[in-house]
Amino acid sequence: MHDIKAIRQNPSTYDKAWARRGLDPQTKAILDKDILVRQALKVQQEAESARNTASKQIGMAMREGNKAEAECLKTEVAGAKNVIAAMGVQIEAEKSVLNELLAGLPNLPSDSVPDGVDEDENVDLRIWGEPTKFDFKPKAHDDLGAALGMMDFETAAKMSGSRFVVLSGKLARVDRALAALMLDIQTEENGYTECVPPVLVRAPTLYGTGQLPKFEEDLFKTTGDHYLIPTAEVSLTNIVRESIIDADKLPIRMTAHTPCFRSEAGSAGQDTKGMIRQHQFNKVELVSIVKPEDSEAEHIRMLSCAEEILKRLELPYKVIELCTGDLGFGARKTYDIEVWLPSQNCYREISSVSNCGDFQARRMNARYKHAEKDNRFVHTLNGSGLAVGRTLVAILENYQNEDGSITVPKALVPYMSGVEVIS
RNA sequence: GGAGGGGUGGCAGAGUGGUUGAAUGCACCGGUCUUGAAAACCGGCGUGCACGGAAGUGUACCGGGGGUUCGAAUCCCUCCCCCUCCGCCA
Repeated sequence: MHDIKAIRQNPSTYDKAWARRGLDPQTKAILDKDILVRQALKVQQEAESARNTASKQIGMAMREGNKAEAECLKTEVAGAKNVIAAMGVQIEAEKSVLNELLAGLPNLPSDSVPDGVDEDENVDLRIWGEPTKFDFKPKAHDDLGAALGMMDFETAAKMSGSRFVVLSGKLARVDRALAALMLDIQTEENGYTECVPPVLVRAPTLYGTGQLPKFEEDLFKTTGDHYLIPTAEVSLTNIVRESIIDADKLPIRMTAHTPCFRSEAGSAGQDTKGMIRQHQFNKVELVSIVKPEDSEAEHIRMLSCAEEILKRLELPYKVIELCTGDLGFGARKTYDIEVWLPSQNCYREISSVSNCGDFQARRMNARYKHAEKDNRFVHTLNGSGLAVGRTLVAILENYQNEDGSITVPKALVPYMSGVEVIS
């Protein structure tokens, strides 16, 4: 939720920032509603004050046995109550419109984010390694996996439809090994605390991180009141919801390996082949809760934590900074890491690391004790460290041999019980 | 799934219709005393919102929402959560 007081004070800052994301001016509509709400609120509060005063007088009159005066006061109260109720209806209606406006508006991009309308204007920051060279024509991961007999989309489709896969044998093991490797690095070297959070959450939780109310169609919902998480960012970030954290507890760094579920509404026709875009995939997620002044440095740090995995696996990658037009709803600044995929002859997203500033913290009401009587909103950051499924894809493609076997990256061998080649 | 008991300020814990935003204790902050500290004593000590330059004033909040009433922490409905016992179960 955006800070309505800040918008009142500085509407042009907001409109300018939103304009960078391609939005029309919003603050006029917001402030018009805000004025109406406050005017009605004032009238209501005055009526409440009158009611409270009269009620107390009724109590006194009754005690003194002055029935006539009590009755007279009761009509006064009844009048006030009419005003209160009328204003209440009006306030509720206007507030819900106002909240809908505020809740539906994305975070403001950080000043440092490059302008741009879409992903074509994202900025390359650096390239690590070199695109893998082959002296044969490299195959796509799904062809490799199918040939190995360890990646079966048809069987998955029989039970679940499209965008699912059954991994088996050594490839299933790679999925587990990757998760273990990632978790070990993030917990033992980078200071993240391993968590096993719920993957089913309620609506207010998703509201907190910004998936709701605007992006419900991207989520799977149960027949009850739960949604499946699209990323562990949701569960991990909401760990601090509705709390006031002692300053000396910050930063809080958490990681979790969970399945993620995405309906992929609107992505029909994209990446229909292979494991790149599935309804279900595993991911090791990183979340940091920090003081506002620390979030920029934490963002850089988190990015390097994610990069570290690719370095260990010796997978070539590229780091890009998203332009304003490609920024996610809750992010004020985002770095993406893209891994080299030989079969597509390009880099594809494998991690996204975002600083959300206080955007999610406001929605979750997550604060920290800044000083006596001064609680401030924390900053939240999240990043993939990494998407396990896509890392498996990258390994298959970059480590393939001409005979269709896969060399296991050195760093992964210990996690594979010593297996060095998958064939 | 069945039966019962609870959710009150940072914590503990009173409070079952009327000046209660809420006793008391602990914690915390300021002060007195002390060489210093402790103890003792005195004072202070919730949050959101609105109005105001500020001091402050008003209002709402005792798990969430709704209702009864002139008036609700207190009565009613509903939802959520926690606990105990029974049943079932990875």
